[in-house]
Amino acid sequence: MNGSSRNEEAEAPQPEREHQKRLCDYCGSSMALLYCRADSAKLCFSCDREVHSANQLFSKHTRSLLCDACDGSPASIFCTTESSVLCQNCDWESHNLSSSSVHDRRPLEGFSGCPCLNELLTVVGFENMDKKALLLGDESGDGGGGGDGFLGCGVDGSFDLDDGFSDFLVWDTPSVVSLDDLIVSNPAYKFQAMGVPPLPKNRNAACGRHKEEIFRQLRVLVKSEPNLFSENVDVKPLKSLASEQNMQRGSLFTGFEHDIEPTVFPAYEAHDFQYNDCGTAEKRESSPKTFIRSYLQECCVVPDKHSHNDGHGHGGQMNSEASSAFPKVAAHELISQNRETALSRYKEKKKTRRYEKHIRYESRKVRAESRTRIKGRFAKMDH
DNA sequence: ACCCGTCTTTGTGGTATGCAACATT
DNA sequence: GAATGTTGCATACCACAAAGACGGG
Repeated sequence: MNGSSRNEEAEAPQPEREHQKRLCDYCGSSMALLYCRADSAKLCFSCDREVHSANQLFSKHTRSLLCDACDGSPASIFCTTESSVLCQNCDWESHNLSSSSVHDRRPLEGFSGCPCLNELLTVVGFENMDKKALLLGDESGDGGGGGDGFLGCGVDGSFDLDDGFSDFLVWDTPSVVSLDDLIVSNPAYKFQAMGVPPLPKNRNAACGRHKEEIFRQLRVLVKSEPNLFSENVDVKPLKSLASEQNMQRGSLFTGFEHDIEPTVFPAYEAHDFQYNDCGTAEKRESSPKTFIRSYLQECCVVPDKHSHNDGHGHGGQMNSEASSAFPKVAAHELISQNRETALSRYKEKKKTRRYEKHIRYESRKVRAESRTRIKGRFAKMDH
């Protein structure tokens, strides 16, 4: 499958079929937009909130946007060229061809806790939107059928930006514009920054092909929970910190809870560091990915450490905001604590990780072992 | 709501095969 | 440097019982 054919499929007018394919595993009626790895479940925003606010343990689950291509896996890559969010597999399938490998892509981060609306908007890439915009959209777009929201969806699937809200669909140039800014070349790891071009000024948000549905569900969420705007319950400290520093811009990986799953880099890059199915734990410990991760973590929480003002003006503004909001000493203490907890959580998870094959049905295993074979293949039984 | 029959989907393991990386000539 | 050989890994293939979905009584 190549990228173009997948696009053609996705652009085909099959909203009903797609809706069926993406049904929320919890309520079974709404379109699922998020994926929870821990629950292996597709969820709509409302159910996600309901499920993961149940207790503190559930709230630690990491959720990601649902892949636009397969509708069944957590998205880790946002392709700005296709305006799609993709899981690692679909990203690999879509972009490993030379013609499509030049697509502008960037990693997506997941989120955990019970984020307030602003943070949810950040997750989907609309951090500049506020309550007024959301409610205004509600007023202008209600009445069901077709419109269904302030962000009208054009016939080609794109948004109608003539409603005065187009500003919300335009990204500010982020403080850290690409992985190039984050990845340091290190001969010891034979790893070099990949050629990710600077992100364009005018980008669509990172919510892929279901922008309208995302906004519709967020609006419903706001209606049902008016205090969602100010609520900030049990959000991961690092995430919160980064958000307050207004430095993520939806493009930076911050989710420690992703453990070491290779989901934060473009597929072709991840392929180079793909983990084996078993063994070589020490090798993993010092793998380039681990190194990059720790570096990213550091960059995410100490933006002024490595970022520089490249003349586009975005770096300086962020730094001044950050420094005014957080005294450096206190911030470093927080950073240190967060790193320690994240590290211990990572190590603990690595201990319990199972690399061996997992047999779900022992009876089938017994059966398969006793089956007659021809060159390894199952042979027909003589009856 | 429950049971039953029918149909579809899933999962199981050993081997062959293809591919990439690396070593040797 | 080019050609050839070696090694390791991922994956397709096969049949069929079990699991799951579904509709009718």
